Order: sequence, then structure tokens, then C-alpha cells
Amino acid sequence: MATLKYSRQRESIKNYLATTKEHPTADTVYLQMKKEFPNISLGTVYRNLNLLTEIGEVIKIPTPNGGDRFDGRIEPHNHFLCTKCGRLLDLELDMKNIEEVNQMAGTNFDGIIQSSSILFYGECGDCIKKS
Amino acid sequence: MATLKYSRQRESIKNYLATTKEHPTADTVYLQMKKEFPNISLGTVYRNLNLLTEIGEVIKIPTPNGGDRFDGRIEPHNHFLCTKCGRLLDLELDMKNIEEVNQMAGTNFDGIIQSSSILFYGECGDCIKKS
DNA sequence: ATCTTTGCAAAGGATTTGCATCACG
DNA sequence: CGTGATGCAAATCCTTTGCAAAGAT
Repeated sequence: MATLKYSRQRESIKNYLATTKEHPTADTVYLQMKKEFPNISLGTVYRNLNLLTEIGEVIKIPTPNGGDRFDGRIEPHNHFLCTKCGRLLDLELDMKNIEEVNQMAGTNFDGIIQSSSILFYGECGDCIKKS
Repeated sequence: MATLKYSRQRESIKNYLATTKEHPTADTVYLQMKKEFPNISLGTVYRNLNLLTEIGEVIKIPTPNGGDRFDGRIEPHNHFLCTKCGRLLDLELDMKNIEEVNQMAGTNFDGIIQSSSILFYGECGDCIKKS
């Protein structure tokens, strides 16, 4: 693997993802970065998101529709996708519970489970109020 | 919602997904269908996969890389993605456990959780043997 | 006869890649 | 300097869509 070299763009992307509570798509990250680096290109954003994902500083969350979301919170946690408004929210589960789930799953399985990500579906609080 | 009309193509797609143990991408389904309907088009496959997903006869599984996978097993169950070889496998969890997880998640959450899908990551049995 | 589904092809969106240049070490 | 990262644009992959013809009820 090639040696990683510092780049202001990557640093800024990483920092943005670590501080935002949203779960931006690559495009949202791009738009955000443009404020600081007006000439930044989408390609750079994608390259860095993938890089950060590979080295584990960022999580990529696949969703059934639209593009993947990115998340700078790397502690194990899970997500909720509102089937009405499409918002992706954090959903807390105790570490203990997460590990328990991983363990349960591992009992009848001949591979090694390193991690898991749960995507919950349903209707979020806001949408319920509106209906 | 418009009335559903019978189509041999849709029937065949549904049947294929119900019997295969793989978790094919749309393209794999297309290639498979071509054996029976040499003129079938990718558009038809996508339209039917989405339709079947909407009416709940098929499940769409988003993965972090490559296209979505489809699964004709509609009983709640979960999946394991091997980070080495990329295979997507079924992973059994008791219904009881799944519901327990959903319930745990719902306790500190103001929305309604209807379902969940867990994607486990790790190294599958085959890859472990090879290394 | 009416309304749905199909095949085809073109369009669309998301992501990746080649290349010359720029920046870090 | 040497190598990695960037910006730009073109390319690629995956999925959706418009339309006229064919199929289902």
C-alpha cells in the first residue's frame, strides 16, 4: 500500500464527517467542501471518501435507493431509514447489545464476523406527527 | 394503484428468486431470464424487480459496493458480506432474536420501527480455509 | 376495448478513471 | 526530486424512462 500523504482536502472532509450529525451523500460532501475549496472536484471527494472508508476512518452506509451515505462516527452504531421522508437517522443500541447480536449470528456460521450494521426501516417521529 | 396483470416474465423472475440460493444482482437475473426469454430486456427485469419489491414478494439488499442484490426469501433473515471475496450469504437468526433487536432499538426512539435488516461483515469460511 | 407489460433505445444519476499538474515529504 | 493528491473531463456502471407494439382481462 502506498504511503499516505497529507492533503488539506482530505483533512477537511474527514473533519466535516466527524462533526456533522447528518449522513451526507458524496454529493452533499462535495457541496460542503466547495465552500472551503471552490475548485475541489467530485472525483477528489470520491477518492477521499473511499480512502477514508478503507482505512476505517469513515463508514459507508448503503441504502436501497439513491447514493451511499457517509458517516464519520466510527463507533459501532446503527441507522434508521424513514420510508416516508427518506431521512437517515442515528439509532442507538448499547455496545453490549450489538456484540450480543454479532455473537448470536456467529454461532451457526463457519466464518468470522467482524462487524455488523443494522438498518432499521419505518416511519420517523416527524412523519408520524404530520399524518 | 393500478391493477396487476399477469406476465410470464414476472412470474419467471419471481420463481427464479424464490428458488435460487444466490443473491443475484439485477444483471444476473437478466442473464438468467435470457435463457428462457431470449428477447427480454434489462428494463423489464428492473421494472419487475422493483414491482416485486414494492408488493413485498422480493427483498432488495443494498450493499456498499456494486449493485443491489435481490432475494426471494421474504421471511425476515439477515446477510453476511465477505469482505474478501464479496460473496453475500444468508445468515440465520431466530425470529425471536430479530424481534428482540427491533424492540431494543425502539425503546429510545420516537418513530415506529417496522423492520430491520442486518448486514454482517467479515471473512467467510471458504476464504479462511484458503489463507 | 382498455389498460398493463414489453422490448428497445435513449437518458439519467452515481461513481470511477486517465492524465497533466500541483503539493507534500 | 519522487511520489501521492488534485482538478478536469471523459468514461463506466447501474438504473430509470418514453414510446410504440404486444399481451392480458
